[in-house]
Amino acid sequence: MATIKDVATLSGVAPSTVSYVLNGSRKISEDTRTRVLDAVRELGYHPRASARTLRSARSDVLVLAVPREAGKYRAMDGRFAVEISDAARGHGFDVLMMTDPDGVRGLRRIAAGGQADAAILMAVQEEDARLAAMRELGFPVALLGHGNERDEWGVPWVDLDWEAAVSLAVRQAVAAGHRRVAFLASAEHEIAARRGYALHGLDGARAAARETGAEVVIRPSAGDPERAAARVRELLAGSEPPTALVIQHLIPLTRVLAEIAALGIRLPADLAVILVGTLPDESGTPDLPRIDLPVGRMSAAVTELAVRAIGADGRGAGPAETKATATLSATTKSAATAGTTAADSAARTDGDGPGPAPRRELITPRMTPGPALSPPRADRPAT
Amino acid sequence: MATIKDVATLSGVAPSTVSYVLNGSRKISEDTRTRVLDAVRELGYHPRASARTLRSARSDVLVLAVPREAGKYRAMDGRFAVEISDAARGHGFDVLMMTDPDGVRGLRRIAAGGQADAAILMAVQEEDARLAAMRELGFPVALLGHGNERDEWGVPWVDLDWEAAVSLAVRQAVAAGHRRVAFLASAEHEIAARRGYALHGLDGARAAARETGAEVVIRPSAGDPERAAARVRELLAGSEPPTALVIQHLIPLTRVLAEIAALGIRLPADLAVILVGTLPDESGTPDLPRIDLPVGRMSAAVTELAVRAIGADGRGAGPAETKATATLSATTKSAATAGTTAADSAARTDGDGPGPAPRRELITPRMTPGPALSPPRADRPAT
DNA sequence: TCGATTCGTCGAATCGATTCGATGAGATGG
DNA sequence: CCATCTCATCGAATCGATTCGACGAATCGA
Repeated sequence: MATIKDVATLSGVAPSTVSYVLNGSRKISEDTRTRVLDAVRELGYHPRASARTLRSARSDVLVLAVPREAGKYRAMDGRFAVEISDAARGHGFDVLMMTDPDGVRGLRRIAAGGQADAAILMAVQEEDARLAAMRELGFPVALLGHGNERDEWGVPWVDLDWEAAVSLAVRQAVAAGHRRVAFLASAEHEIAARRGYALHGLDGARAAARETGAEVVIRPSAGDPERAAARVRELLAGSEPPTALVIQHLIPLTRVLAEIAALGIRLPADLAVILVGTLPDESGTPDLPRIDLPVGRMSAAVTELAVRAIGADGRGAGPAETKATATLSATTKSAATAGTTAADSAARTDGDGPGPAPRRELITPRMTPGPALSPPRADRPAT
Repeated sequence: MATIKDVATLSGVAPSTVSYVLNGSRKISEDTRTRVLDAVRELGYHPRASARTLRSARSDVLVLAVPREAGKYRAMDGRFAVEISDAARGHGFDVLMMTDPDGVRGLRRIAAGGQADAAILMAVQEEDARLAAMRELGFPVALLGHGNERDEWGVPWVDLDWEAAVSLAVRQAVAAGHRRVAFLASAEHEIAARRGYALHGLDGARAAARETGAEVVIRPSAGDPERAAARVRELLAGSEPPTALVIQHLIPLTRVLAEIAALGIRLPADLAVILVGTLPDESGTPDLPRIDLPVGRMSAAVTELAVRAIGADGRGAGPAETKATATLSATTKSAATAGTTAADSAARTDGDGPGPAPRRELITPRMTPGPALSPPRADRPAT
């Protein structure tokens, strides 16, 4: 209820002086500074966000567009939302959720109404109406995940390097002594839809096969758990079955593991299983060697890109250091900066203008700390 | 970029008239109304949220406090967040996420800064600092989940009736012909912490045993999946093992089902398994008879309580019909109203003032549509 | 035909911060 | 000792909507 005027009165200065003290935008004597701060504390003063925003045209809010197909909910989305909110706080931003099934209308309302300074778009489609709308408004954007090869108009994005992830999994298996490796890829419908992670996963498996010379059997998974289980049965059949199995399609994992057990195959003695990717919930999943989706690192990275995309004027790009340093926790910062690698800037510069090139970050996958990959059984040697 | 002034100029009226047209707060002739709306469309005008909020002291934003224990993430939290955001849109509100590990500081900042009109607090603890802070500021609040028996100062809350849920599961088993039922309750540490759902679940099992006369063996689960599996082994051991198993502690479900399979028990022929409660992700979980946590209904209910808690002056309670009717989708409304039952108003009215009593909603559990509960094997008759 | 309503619209004050140019007191220098 | 410069602070304009009292014109009843 207290306003800046009250603080000014109580500390015997002008309102503008209070503002300068609170924002550090002008030099203020140590004496008045303490007087003002005391008054602030005494009155329990909090600046009214709307007034600040109205005048300064900065809301210190990011809007997060959560994908929302009619009634469906993907557990990873919630995880990312929370993690991005955390990261945003590290930069002094709050996060507003946008879950309209449509997305475009709501996003446009928030953006045009100045309720946020930038948008983070999750799960961008190839022709994304949300992205188009934001560009039309000249609204700063960063994407989590990227469309196919397309460069999305030079918009900054972050994604896991799925090709490297699957390739790493296969190479690890080979390094552990396995010579016949099976790969349960993404589901057919995902591949048909040309989802980036699905295609890149396949590429990774092929590349690893080429590099290592190992025998890699690739098979797409299926949306239906039963059919996914059937695929695994096929993969593991034959006179010389593979001794390692890399799984990218984790949704029906429970069913798949049950199928493996039903086949009389025991883990890890008979078969080394390696998981690649999204495990929405940490609990309840079996403890297998795996390459997790680095949710924290990706969230930190995309948040930083979004913040950076907010120019001084709310458009172009520029370092957001001034405000970041004030509130940035060392943890977040180092995670965001050190954790992301291979920031290839400008593969194709369709960019408009000479400003700093938009960034794209392909995050390098790593083995998640956990059980080691077991070698193939001695009595059934490789080759 | 266009302001209300631009719209006024273009349509040849005063800015106030434009405001009246847009808000419907005064009668306006059909003629000017159309002229104004045309101008709005032509200019692509969107009111600036900060200006509106500054003047009207309403932000049309709810802040959602997501519980955030150091580094942990519970999948259900994200689900609720998304679902609450959906429900809020139905009332014309956006949702701001608050994920600070502390929570209190951030919540206080948002509330005092007028960045939101009400708060929804998830997973409230017995002595919740966040709740205390909000009350101190006189900030409207609604809770998702409630503390133990305490009435939380008459603050409105929503929760599933866990006692009824477990009781229903047991009674369903008995109705299907089972005479010996096992109940794998919440984990020991949850019971020790006196979590509401844990205690109420136990009560439900006991009550059902009393009412039906069936033999119900109750055992707490354990945090560690291995130890949880051991509990199940104990539960199903003995010369006359139970023929039905009700599980409330779902986190280690995968492990538990594997244990059952390892015991040579087959579902559902040898054992009827019924799940009670939280299944964060719809995919990948086995298709068993169950009573789901009604996330959608709970989210709708708590959102409505929060909205209702926003008085005309931002304090007391009062119907939010005026604005709700404008944007409310029929679906949401009916779900929120019809879906919630047993709104017992005022068990203990510690309330300050004579206004409408705060609401508490205990949601009645229902069997989730799915596979039917199978009867016990004929060759091993009950009793 | 005149006073009282009703109706539609206008003008101006207001919400609470930010920000820029101005100003007065001290310090500096010749 | 006066002109100049720096430093800390002040005053006022400003951001863009909402909202209330006022006011002219049309409508009504007698």
